[in-house]
Amino acid sequence: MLKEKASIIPHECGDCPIRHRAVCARCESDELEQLDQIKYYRSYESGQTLIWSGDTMDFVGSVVSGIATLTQTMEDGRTQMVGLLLPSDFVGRPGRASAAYDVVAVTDIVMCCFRKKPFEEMMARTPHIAQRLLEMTLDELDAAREWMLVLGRKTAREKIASLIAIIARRDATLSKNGTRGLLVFDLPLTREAMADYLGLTLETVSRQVSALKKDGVIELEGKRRVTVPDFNRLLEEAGDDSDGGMLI
Amino acid sequence: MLKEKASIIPHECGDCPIRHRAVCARCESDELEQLDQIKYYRSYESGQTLIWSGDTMDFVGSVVSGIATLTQTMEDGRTQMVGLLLPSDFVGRPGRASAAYDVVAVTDIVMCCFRKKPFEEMMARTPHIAQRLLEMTLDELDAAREWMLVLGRKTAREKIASLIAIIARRDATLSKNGTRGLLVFDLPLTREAMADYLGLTLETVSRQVSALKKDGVIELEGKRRVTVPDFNRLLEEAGDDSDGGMLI
DNA sequence: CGCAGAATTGATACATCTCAAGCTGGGTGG
DNA sequence: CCACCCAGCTTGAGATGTATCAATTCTGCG
Repeated sequence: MLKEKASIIPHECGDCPIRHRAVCARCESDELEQLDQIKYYRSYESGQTLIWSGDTMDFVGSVVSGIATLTQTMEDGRTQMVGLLLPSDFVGRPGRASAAYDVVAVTDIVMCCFRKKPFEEMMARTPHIAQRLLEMTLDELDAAREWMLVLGRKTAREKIASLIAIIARRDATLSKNGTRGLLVFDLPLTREAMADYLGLTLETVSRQVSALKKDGVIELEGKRRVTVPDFNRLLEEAGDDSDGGMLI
Repeated sequence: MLKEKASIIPHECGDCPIRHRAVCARCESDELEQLDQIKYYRSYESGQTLIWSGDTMDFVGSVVSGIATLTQTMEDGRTQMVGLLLPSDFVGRPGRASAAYDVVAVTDIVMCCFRKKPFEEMMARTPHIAQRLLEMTLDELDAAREWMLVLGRKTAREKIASLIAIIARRDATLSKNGTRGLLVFDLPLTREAMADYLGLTLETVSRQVSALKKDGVIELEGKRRVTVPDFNRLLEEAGDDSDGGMLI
């Protein structure tokens, strides 16, 4: 279970990989310096739970690298993923004392953390941070609403296609693999995590992935590496307006 | 279909019913005066679509009275409600040109509108507004995530119980009917709207409402008026931690 | 009164879940 | 180096919850 400890990678904010996408995106260099003084890095291993729902949160922060999930669990064990945290995404809610969700590392992760109190104080006097956080929160709200349509109204096949399309799109924007028409990427999630994302069982996920493969919508190399030969076809399968499918 | 035109009710902000819950909640009196100058009221009738998805939005605003829904629709007609707008809720996204969802009046509605451009300008120089909007957006994001658990993992019966619990709670906080232990309120939604909220068909909604009634979890007076004799029982049926059920 | 929209109820079909049995591939220890 | 092991995944067969299609029955209102 234990893996080699992920190395802690301290940065200057200046050459931080998420510098222009995270909460600090709009900060001027003097503001960045202030942030620099209250920040610290922390790394977690794949599988580790960073935060338990109900825990008191004494920090907030940004995902620098790696992937984590936000999940909610019912008493009887049913779980639903409610957020997928990629590099630059923000964790924690300013003004709230305790965590509302479990945060679990899906891969090894590096976080850029701020102690909550100083961060909140700085936010109060730094509109650039609050503005960016508002923008990010609005984006997340949009994503959550998109997701609600997926959960509430789509079939299992459409759900899988939707998820693959979302991941493909994010991958394209992150890695700038603009070789349109042939997308290749790794699924960062296990079948079980995909099931928790989509409100399905892992068996159904497996079956529908196989079906999409059989029908030529996707190609698989091993269990995780996916090729999408025709992105519009994938969007059709997802039940999405295929016009909205601009890659960038 | 046409009803008597709802009367337009202009207010001084001072005695506005949503004064301390809407985006303007934190504004000082001078800020309020500025808002006063760019605001205008608009009313809509029950059933009317205030905004079509894709429309260019030249205003944003707050619901003053009445109820509206935010819905997404797929090409084949499947629709999912993604937001329920009650008095004080904010409509529109600063910084975005076109609407992402349909907004439909469920009852007659009065909106307090601001032309988008002046509002954005004012927001940029009025932290009180941006702060409040961030807070409201974070609350909506939490609500959306709660809702995702409902959509993804709950049974039809649990979904109905969850929806009734949510409405009961909101009703309790709005009308301060603090007579704990006996909640009475009107369902503001048709069975079809409930179905769109919960990702069900209206037939299933009807069946489950009947079942909850038969089992004594709720009592009905006509189709709409609901009595909840035991709120904790309702929360159990919703699959919720019955501890979290504090009414306020 | 009688109509139209809303809601209920019934019978059946079907998608997804559930339970159960294998498969696969990468890592480990003998 | 091989055999084994185990988590992750696939596949199958049957159970079940919800959708679908189709009548009725309410209810408010002109």
